[in-house]
Amino acid sequence: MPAEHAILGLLALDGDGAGDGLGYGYDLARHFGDGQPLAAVLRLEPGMLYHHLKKLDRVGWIAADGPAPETRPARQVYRLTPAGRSELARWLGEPVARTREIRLEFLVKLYFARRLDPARAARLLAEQRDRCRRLEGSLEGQLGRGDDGSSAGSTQDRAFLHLVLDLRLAQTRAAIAWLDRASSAAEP
Amino acid sequence: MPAEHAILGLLALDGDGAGDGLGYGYDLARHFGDGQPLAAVLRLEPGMLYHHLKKLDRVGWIAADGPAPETRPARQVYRLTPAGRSELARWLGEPVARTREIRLEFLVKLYFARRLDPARAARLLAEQRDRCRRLEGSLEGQLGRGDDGSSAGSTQDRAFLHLVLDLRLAQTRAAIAWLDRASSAAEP
DNA sequence: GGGATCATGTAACAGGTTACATGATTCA
DNA sequence: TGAATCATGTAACCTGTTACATGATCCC
Repeated sequence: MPAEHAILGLLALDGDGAGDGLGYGYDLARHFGDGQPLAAVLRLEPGMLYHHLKKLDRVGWIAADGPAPETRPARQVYRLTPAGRSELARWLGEPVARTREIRLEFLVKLYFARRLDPARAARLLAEQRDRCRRLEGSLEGQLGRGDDGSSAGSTQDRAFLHLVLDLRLAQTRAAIAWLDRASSAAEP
Repeated sequence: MPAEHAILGLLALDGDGAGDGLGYGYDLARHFGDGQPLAAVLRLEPGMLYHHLKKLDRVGWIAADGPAPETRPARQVYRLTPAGRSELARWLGEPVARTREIRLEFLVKLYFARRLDPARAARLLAEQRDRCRRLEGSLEGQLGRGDDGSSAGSTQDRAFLHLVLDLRLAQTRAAIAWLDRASSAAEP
């Protein structure tokens, strides 16, 4: 899920100002509110954030160091584990499968890829563009054949299916054009 | 939710071949599988379908007539109530608020509007287009101002927010062009 | 008799939303 | 002293997915 990977990303970036993969709930929550850039794409209420932290701890991608002493109110500091770091890298290297996931999950990937490693961001954009291109070709094929997934159907049915495919194609093409703009904005 | 309104729509259309607002689970389920046009947009497993029927019954938009006699295996026939019919009309007259809802909820509305009342479908398309136009204007304004929702942020932050707004604008414009094509395909 | 189809569900789980609960510390 | 902020959660509820349970009837 994008929310959990965003938490891994924030820890990798700079949990609390030291670049050491450390961070705690309240501090991470700040990135998901107000005028923060991530919040333009992904909202995360405190309740869900703490829920995700527990789950990430359970699967071993982050680890709790026990309640931090010397801090009042007591805060629970987490650190990114090697497993968490490699999971983040895997996720950042993988484009999203569906066009509708670009609006949320891909933008989150792009946000972290640009900050952690600009070369990786360029690769991610190129791979996402490839995938969208293939989807575009498949949709064009279906539209050309008047393909409804199986057989005929009424005229009205075929007109509706044409509208559905036409919309998907238009959204996919808009995404491809955007990916191109994003690539060329990053390079020069 | 789109799934529940789709059930109301199927009952209004022709629950089981009589145009009388009657229908039962197994029969409705057929519309959400295989090569059915609705299934290209909305999938509904039997479990969820029966769940929705119970809920629609609870809120009074459909009513169960008691297990139908004379049918074996026994089927539970539901009929659309006046409240359900007016809820369906309300929903069909209302465009969706966000661009991402066009892919699913708007397509479902369009499917039923075209079948129940082509004039209503034309009105729906026009109103959705209006709404998208306004969104487009607002996004253009934000992009022009370099608006990030509050104050400045780093250069990298502003570049990212620019990408986010650019993507939304592109998707909204693709939707507007599609709505135009859908309108002119319906008229002549 | 037995497999396909008709017909209605339940159970278990995964994930999200909203609102509230709890209590310490800081600072005007 | 009391409001804002720091800090961590719980509870209740809704949505959705997958898989399975149950049993009748039709037709070969």
